[in-house]
Amino acid sequence: MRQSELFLKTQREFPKDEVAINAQLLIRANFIHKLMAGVYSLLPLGFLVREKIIKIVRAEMNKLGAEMIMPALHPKAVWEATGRWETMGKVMYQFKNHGGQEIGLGPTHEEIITEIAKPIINSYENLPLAIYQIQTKFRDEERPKSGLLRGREFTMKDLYSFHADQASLEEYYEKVKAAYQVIFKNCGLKSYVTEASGGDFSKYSHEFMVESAAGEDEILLCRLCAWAQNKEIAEVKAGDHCPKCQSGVLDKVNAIEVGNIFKLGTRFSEPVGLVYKDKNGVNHPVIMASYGIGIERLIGTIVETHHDEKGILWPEATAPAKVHLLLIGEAKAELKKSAEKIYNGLVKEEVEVLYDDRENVSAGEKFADADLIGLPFRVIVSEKTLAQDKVEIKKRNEKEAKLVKIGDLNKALNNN
RNA sequence: CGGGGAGUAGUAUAGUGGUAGUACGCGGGGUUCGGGACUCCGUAGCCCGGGUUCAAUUCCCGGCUCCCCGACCA
Repeated sequence: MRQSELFLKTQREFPKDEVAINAQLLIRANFIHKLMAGVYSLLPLGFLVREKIIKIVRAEMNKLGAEMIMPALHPKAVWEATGRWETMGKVMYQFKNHGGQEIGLGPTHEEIITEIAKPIINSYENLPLAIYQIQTKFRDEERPKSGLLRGREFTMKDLYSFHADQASLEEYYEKVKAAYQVIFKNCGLKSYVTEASGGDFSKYSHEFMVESAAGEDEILLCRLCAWAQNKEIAEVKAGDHCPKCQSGVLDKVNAIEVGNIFKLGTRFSEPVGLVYKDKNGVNHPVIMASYGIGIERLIGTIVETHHDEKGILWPEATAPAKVHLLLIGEAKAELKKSAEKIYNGLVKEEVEVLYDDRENVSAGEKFADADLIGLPFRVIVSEKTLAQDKVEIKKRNEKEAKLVKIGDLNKALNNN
């Protein structure tokens, strides 16, 4: 990637109105563009981060079910069956098309997937089954806020599972719980499985919480054994001993909910008529669960938890590229030529690299932008380094830079 | 949805009842070239509608938008 061709222009000033760190940094660094409250474009760098996160999510999800994609436009009738056309009316965008047909924009997909599953799931022999999608959701949030943390239009990974009995559900649910922990860890986040409101079907659902001052939720947390409970349902308070390990003392902390898993039971299968036949040919409603991860919220959470006063510090797995290659002194033709050669070498080695090839940009500005954008490695090519046939390499999260031979660059990048 | 704050150039800001100034950016010239360098020239703006007034970006009313707190968030 050449910076001069990336549709990229960083801003020197923080946006006036934004208070949330993730909004300030992502807008300044030009990862995102706000069109209206809670509605953002992902510019090339932001788009790449999204791709990285989706890749991490898919890697785990594909072990648990097949991927599909459902529409965002939903007819009223499907939602009326479960009563949610009415009850979700506040958060669901609802309108009439030119023919007068009532249509909603999907805030979630339980109704739709249940409808789809009807002709597919007929017998206990078909179960269990699971399917997921990564798709755009629309929610008419009354108060979108905190940059990417609460939007009106966002990408969600939603997984739905179908079971003949409770034991099967429990087993699968635990698998997903484990997979979610892997996903968040792979995104560079420390998440806590948190007990939360469970609805009619089970005592608890589980939220995956990342500690952050920017979080809207408050949780009671045991740092000793990682037990956590949402304050909304908490039967304990800060300072109490942990009900699980008994020895830890509970903290009350703010947290961002990056994922949620929920046992639905027959809440949707029953009204929609999704049933299976048991061995005796008797119909039973399918037992279901749903599991969600907000992709853009995850981007915002990473920025909230990985930044310093100069900019973002992307965890390598989620960074838009691994290396920021800076050419200092591009006016000199031989320097430019060497930098191009190093850039092409990295590309050839399939190292993800953002090459700051901009002309007439001062060294200081390139440094400032590199810190702001926050790729894991910064590599500098300049007269100074080339005099020794070397480049300078520095990690974003370290102070010290070191010089390495050009031929050893790739090795140095991998040894870190 | 209740409460608070704010809308002046691409961004950040100053200011005025007589149509607006600065910095960065952007275009051009020159000097620079390892932490947002210097310099000269240029470019670009008062959220929308109504009212008061000879005259409104400024005062009044209404609207829209954005941010924050709260409520809401299977």
